[in-house]
Amino acid sequence: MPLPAMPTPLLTPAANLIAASGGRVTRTRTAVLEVLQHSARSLNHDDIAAELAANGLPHDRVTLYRTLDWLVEQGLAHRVIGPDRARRFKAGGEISSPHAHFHCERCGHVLCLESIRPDERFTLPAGYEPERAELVFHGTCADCGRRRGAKA
Amino acid sequence: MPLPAMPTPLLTPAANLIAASGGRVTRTRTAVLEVLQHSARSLNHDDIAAELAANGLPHDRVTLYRTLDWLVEQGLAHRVIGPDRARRFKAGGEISSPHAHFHCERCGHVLCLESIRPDERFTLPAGYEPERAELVFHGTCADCGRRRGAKA
DNA sequence: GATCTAATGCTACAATGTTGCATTAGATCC
DNA sequence: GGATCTAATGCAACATTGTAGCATTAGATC
Ligand SMILES: [Mn+2]
Ligand SMILES: [Mn+2]
Ligand SMILES: [Zn+2]
Ligand SMILES: [Zn+2]
Repeated sequence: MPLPAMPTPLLTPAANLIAASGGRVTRTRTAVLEVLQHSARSLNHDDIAAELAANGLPHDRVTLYRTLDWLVEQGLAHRVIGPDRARRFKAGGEISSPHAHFHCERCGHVLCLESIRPDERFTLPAGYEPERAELVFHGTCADCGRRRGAKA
Repeated sequence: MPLPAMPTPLLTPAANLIAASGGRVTRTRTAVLEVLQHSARSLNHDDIAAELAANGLPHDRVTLYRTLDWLVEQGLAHRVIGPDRARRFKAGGEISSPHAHFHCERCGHVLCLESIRPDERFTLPAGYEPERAELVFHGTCADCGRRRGAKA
């Protein structure tokens, strides 16, 4: 029997965001944004490359850099520079919702603290015009603290 | 007539700090610490190398890295990672007086805001144990704002 | 001044990110 | 569906920032 005609295939949320921003909806962009969207913590370049390869979509290093930069430009992802001087990425723009980050010195993970907004809580010296503020806590995360027992 | 015997030569403040920390008082360490002490803003590796060369004391890149690391270890300098992923250094320890920094996006300078202390002003989610907090403002510094006229 | 070794200089290497250009594939038009 | 146009990708070479190993130099002590 003949297959019924498929309706116009629904785009994933990631693909829709990419299409809405005016760029081409490519496998790479969709896959990278989905990796970011499915992660609770921020991911560095290697994390993302490994995840793509695991999904059968290995990519050139440079393409990944350019794709991530593009996602940040479009406001579909944001970036934090970790203490290891490497960039970490997470889905979602930052300008719309600036927030602090927590770097765990045991497991190395960087988490977004959406509830903590660093802006407009400090008075700077006269003449200094801040446009944004970066706030990063360093210490032990909840997971690592629990794993160590009651006393961290 | 015979020259009067010179008293034991006075060490510079920088040399005294270095001697007090137990390490050898070398030309390199003294010169680097003095460069840092004489600067109001934090300096990156190239800034320091250029300053040393201008003073007739050119140095190997690696030695500079090691010297700066050593000064930080001894608590005689502190370090901030700039948005260009390069470290910037300033005289004085940070643990004793944690403070925020201001990065000017026009001139690229990074200044210490000794009066703004990022710690103990935020409540983190349960289980998260911060040991230190980094707070960096990004915007236009007073100098660059003035240079642009009343309206930045 | 002679001695001991921390500090330095040199070379090679690692990690992260960038540039230029040829090739591929996403979009558009038919 | 296929032809066309060019944004996106892949590839190679390079740039920047920082590290590791080891021979040489110079700060401290005698
Ligand atoms: Mn975040
Ligand atoms: Mn500072
Ligand atoms: Zn952790
Ligand atoms: Zn400025």
